[in-house]
Amino acid sequence: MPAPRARRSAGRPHQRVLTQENITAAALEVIGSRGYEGFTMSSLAAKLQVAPSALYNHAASKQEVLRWIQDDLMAEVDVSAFASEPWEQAVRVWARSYRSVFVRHTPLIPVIAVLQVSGAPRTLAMYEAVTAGFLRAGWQEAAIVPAIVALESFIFGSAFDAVAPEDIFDTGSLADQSPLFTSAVAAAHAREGGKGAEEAFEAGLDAVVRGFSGQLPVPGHA
Amino acid sequence: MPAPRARRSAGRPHQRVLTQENITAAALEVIGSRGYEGFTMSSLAAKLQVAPSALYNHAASKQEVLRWIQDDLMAEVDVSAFASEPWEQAVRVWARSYRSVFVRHTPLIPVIAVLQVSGAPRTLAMYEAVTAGFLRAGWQEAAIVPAIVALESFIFGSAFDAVAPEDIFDTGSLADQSPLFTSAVAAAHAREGGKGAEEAFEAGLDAVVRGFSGQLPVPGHA
DNA sequence: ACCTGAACACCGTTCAAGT
DNA sequence: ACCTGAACACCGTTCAAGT
Repeated sequence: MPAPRARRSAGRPHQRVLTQENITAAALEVIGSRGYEGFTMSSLAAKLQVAPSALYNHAASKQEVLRWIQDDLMAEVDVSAFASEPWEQAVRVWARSYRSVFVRHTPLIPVIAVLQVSGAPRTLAMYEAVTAGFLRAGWQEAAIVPAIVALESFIFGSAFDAVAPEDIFDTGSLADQSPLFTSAVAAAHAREGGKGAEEAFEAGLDAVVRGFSGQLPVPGHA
Repeated sequence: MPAPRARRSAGRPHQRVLTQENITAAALEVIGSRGYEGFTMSSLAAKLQVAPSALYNHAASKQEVLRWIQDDLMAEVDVSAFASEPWEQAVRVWARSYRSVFVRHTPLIPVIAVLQVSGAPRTLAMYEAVTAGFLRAGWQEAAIVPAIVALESFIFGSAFDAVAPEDIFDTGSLADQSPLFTSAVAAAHAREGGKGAEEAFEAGLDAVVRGFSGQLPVPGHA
């Protein structure tokens, strides 16, 4: 005679496995070990020890899972400097952190571009902290959102650039058709020694930040 | 009694159909009418009136076809201003043109990031013209490539942003958790009236260009 | 309420067989 | 040399059937 089933018995609630948090965490594990090419609904289900079709009781689509990941990652972006540092310094800290998070997740960038902020609380929290920092620095309200969007565009573009092969600008057999560019590539390479993406990001960041700074009230003169 | 086959007869050479140019042109037609979601090796083959497997005698993969398209589009980018206008003006013309071409082709952006310039003659020609303009403006050689890469990053990021829905920043039910950002979004929207991406691009372009300009020799003082 | 297993409608790509 | 047709090894997603 079998014992009465223990499942759902002892008064403690049934342990839900396929929550948004668990799915997101499992997805990040799969991506971490197998990359985005290896991240399929099948591999995600396997990690959770469940049939692929079971996922669709909790997520509407793979796109939705990607949105969960995206919002999760936003919490890793460092916005702390906006509460304490001067604006120029704070934007640099934020931009470097933002880029470094998404360099490892470039396939998400097309997802971000479509991400509705109303369903992404951590993304929204980041924007709130950044906006607070801009206001504190004396930015006029209507100029803040365009500036944030412009900075984000630069950050996402730079994240893509960071995953490009180093030798992308080798002109090869076409060198004689592009003497100026070929020489410029050699000069840049001689100076930076293989960290081209980093150098380009810092140069661009410097330019945007100083460009924006130029139209701000001088601190202490408000 | 059948007539002798006319095929390959009359002394004129056999008309090749599946050339790189023809495939690229057909691909652009398919993308133009059905978008990138509708662009498959199957739909491309149908446009060329050929079996899908026939394509693999001329292109190694779908990725290669995408690279052909990418290089083809680069020829549309307007670099003419670098030959005549002052640097600031020329970069703006180039950047706007570059962005407007790839706004309609954002799925190519991840392809570009990996595109070897040695196999992309039109891309290389663009870089050559841009480099010439930078040199003419007095840029030091080693700073040119990082600056171009930074500008490109901003342009690609902005192209992504341009295809995002307008209401992406509606905070919805989370508005009370993000009062500063919600208010900033409203202020921006009141000023620009729905052309947010354009405004952000112009603001960012202005900042980078002025930021870079600040470290250039004054024209006429060389 | 939520899981399984089978099925569906696709993909890109390969390859033997033809001409 | 280059095309066809069939096949392969996948995808994401749906859905009837179970518990």
